[in-house]
Amino acid sequence: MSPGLRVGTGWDARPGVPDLNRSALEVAPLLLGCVLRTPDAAVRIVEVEAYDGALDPASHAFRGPTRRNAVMFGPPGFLYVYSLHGHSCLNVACREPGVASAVLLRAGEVIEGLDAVRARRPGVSDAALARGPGNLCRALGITLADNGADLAGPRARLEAGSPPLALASGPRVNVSSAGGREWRFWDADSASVSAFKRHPRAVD
DNA sequence: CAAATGATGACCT
DNA sequence: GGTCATCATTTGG
Repeated sequence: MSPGLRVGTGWDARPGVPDLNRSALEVAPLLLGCVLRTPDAAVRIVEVEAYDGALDPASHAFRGPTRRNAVMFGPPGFLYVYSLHGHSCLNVACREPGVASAVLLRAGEVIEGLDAVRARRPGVSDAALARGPGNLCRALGITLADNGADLAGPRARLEAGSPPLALASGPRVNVSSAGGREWRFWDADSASVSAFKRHPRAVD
């Protein structure tokens, strides 16, 4: 493969931002500390989970392409947004077209647009504004309409940030077919990591 | 068309 | 620790 020839990736890595044209397991820890920006807010990503497509029974792509998971089978650098129990959850699609692999963004710290986020999450403490995958989407105003959005586009942008000083990992949350995989990664120092098996305890 | 299924979150004891 | 409201999507009849 000649170095200059990278076809159909849809994603060009910039300094401090991971190259998404590889497996979710590699990308996931590198996304911690990166910034996800929407038109009126931005969060520093502090908790993620890797989902490894066809090889991972817990992945929505395990049973092949459907209308819902189509974005995961496309090029890297696009948002896969899906609906669960009445909430929206957000993934970053990884790997080359045809191979599904994605990183679920589970929590972030709001670093910009605090007023806009507070308006969407009334009565919630600042540390908890974007804690949990559903809450993260709500905080940023991301809905199913953003499924397929370009991570280098106007609706959402992935930018460099400050990596965690301490990185922790453990089993994924609410995944029955975990198979011993410890594919959840979080910033051990962040107060915005979701409650389940948080280390050792986050403070509001 | 009907039913089952969650990568959830809020609230309760 | 536990219950349950909620809804897009998938799957089966």
